[in-house]
Amino acid sequence: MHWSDVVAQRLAERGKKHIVSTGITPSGEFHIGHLREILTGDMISKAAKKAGLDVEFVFIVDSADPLRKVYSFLDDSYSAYIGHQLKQIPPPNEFGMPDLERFSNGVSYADHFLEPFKEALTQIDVHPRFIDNFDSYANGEFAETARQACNNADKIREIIERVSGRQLADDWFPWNPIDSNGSIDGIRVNGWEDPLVHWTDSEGRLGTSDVTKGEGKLPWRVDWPAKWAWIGVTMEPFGKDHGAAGGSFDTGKEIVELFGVKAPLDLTYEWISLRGKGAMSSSSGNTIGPLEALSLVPPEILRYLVASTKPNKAIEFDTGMGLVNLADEFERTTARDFSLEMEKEGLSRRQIVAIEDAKTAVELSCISEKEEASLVTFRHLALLAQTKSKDEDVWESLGLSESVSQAMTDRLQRMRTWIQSKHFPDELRITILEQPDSDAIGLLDDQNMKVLPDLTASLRTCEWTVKEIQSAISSAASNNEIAPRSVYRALYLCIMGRERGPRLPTILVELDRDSILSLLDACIQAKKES
RNA sequence: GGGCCUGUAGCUCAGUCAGGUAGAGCGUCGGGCUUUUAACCCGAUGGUCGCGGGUUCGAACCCCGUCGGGCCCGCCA
Repeated sequence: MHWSDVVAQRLAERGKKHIVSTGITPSGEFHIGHLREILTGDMISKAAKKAGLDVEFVFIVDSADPLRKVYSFLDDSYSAYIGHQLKQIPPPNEFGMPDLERFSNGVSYADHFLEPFKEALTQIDVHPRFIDNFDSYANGEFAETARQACNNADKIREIIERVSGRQLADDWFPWNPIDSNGSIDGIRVNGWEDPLVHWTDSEGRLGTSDVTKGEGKLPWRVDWPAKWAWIGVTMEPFGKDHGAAGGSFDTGKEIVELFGVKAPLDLTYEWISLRGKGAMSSSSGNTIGPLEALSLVPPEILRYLVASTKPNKAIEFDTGMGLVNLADEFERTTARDFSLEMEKEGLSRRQIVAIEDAKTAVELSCISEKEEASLVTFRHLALLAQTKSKDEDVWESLGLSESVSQAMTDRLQRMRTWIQSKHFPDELRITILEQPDSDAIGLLDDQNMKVLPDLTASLRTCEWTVKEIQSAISSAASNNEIAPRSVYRALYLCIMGRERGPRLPTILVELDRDSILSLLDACIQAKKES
C-alpha cells in the first residue's frame, strides 16, 4: 500500500471527518524543502478523499511569529525589528533593506515571502485553505485556548519541563504580550486576571494585554496545540526537527488535552538536501526556491519525487543527471499498464505492493486528469533543444507542427532554461571538439579506421544537407561492409570524443563543413602516428 | 546525555510495519535493429542483505548486542 493510503487508513480508523494541516513560518525565502511539507499534506488529503473520508487540507501561515534575528540576507537595520511579528514589519527590498513604501501599501515581511510560494503551489496543483495565524489571533480565534492556557500555566509549565527536560525561567508564562514598541522580546508578565495579562517591558513600562484580542501570542509549544484545538486538526505531517523526543510534538500532544482535544495523527518526514551540498538552509544561501525548481522541473516530476519516496527517507535533490533519471523513471512508470500487470498469475505479495505503490505515485503526481501521453522523453527534448534554436524546428522534428499544446511549450521552455543554467549536466551537453581527443583516438578500432578515409571523402563532396550526410554515412558503411553503428562510433569519437551520441546528421549540418573535415583528417593522422 | 533515520548487486534504491525460494532501474557484457531518439528489442552478468548472537520448521524482515554513515533535541520543514 502506498504511504499516503496507509495514513488514510489510520485516519479512517479514527473517524470520518478530518482536517489535515501544514504550516510554515515565512521568515525567509521558501525552498523546496517546504514543498515536501505541503505536498505530503496534499497527498494524504487526496488519499483520505479516495478512502471516502470528509477531509479538508489547510496551510497555516505563521505570520504571528516574531523575527528571530537579522538573517544574512537582511540589512543590519532589521535589528530594530527583532522580536516584532512578521506580519507587522516591512518587507525587504532587493538590497535587504526595509521597503517602507511597499509596507505602506499593505505588503508585510510575511507577505513578501509568502507570495512566490503561493504561486509555486498553484503550479504544482496544491490548493489548501490558507489560514493566517496573525489574523487568527486578531480575530479572536485563539481566545478560548489562550485563556485556558493562561489559567493552566502551572500545568503547561509542568508538561514542558517534564517532557522536554528543559528548565523554564521563573517568569515564564504561556502568553507573550507585545510591548510598547511592538516587540515580544524582553517583556515580563507579572500578573494574570482572566482575560488580561499585566506586564513590564524592557524599558520598565507597565501595560496590559487582552489575550482574547490577540494582543500578543502563545509561545510556540503552546501555539501549536492551540491551533489543533481551534481548527480541529486531526492529522499533521511535520519535519523531523519537531519529531525528536521531547520536541514540540511530544509536549503539544499533552498540552492539547488541556483544551479538551485529542492530538492529531502525526507523520514525521525527513528533510530534502541538495545533492552534494547538505541540508537546505536559507541563511547559507544553499537553497533552491520552489519557483526556481519549477523553472527547471515539470511540476508533475517534482510531485513524483515526493510521492515515490516514503516520508521517512531523506531526499537528495539533484538538479543534474539525477533529474534526467528521475524524469525517465517518471515517464517509464507513467507508461506502464498497471491493470494488465495485476492480472499476471502468481504475483507475490511484494510484487503486488510494488505495482500498487507505483500506480498510486503516478496518480498523485499527475496534475490534470488528462495528462497527455508523453510525446517526447526528457532526454530527447534535451537534445532537440540544444540542436535546434527555433521552437518550430523542434516541433517539426517531433511531427507536431499542426497543434502544439501549452504543456509542450512549457516543457520546451523549461528545458531551455535548464540548459542555460549551471545545473545542466555536462554528460548531456553536446560539445564539438576542436582538436582530436587523444583518449578518444585511442579507442578507434580497425573497422573505424578502415571506413574513416572513405567517409571523409564522401563528406567532402556531398551536398551539406541532412539527407546527403546521412546517405554518405550509410554508403560508407555498405561499401566497406561494416555495420553503420561502427561508422557512427568513429564519428562520435572524432567529433565529440565519445562512443555514443545523439543523431549526428542534424548536428553536422549546422556546423562548418571545413572544420569538421579538418578535424577528421587530424584524427586519422593522429591515429596513424600512434 | 536523549532520540530518529540509515547500511541490500559496480551505482541509485525497493523489499523490513503484517517472517515463507533475494528485486527494479541504471551500468557492464553479448546479440538484434541494412541510414541510432545517448533510442528500442532479446539475452546474460552481478548480492556472505554491515557484523555477532537469539526466537522460529523458516529471518534482509522480529528481539538483544555491536560497528559504520547521516541527522534532530533555542529557532528551522
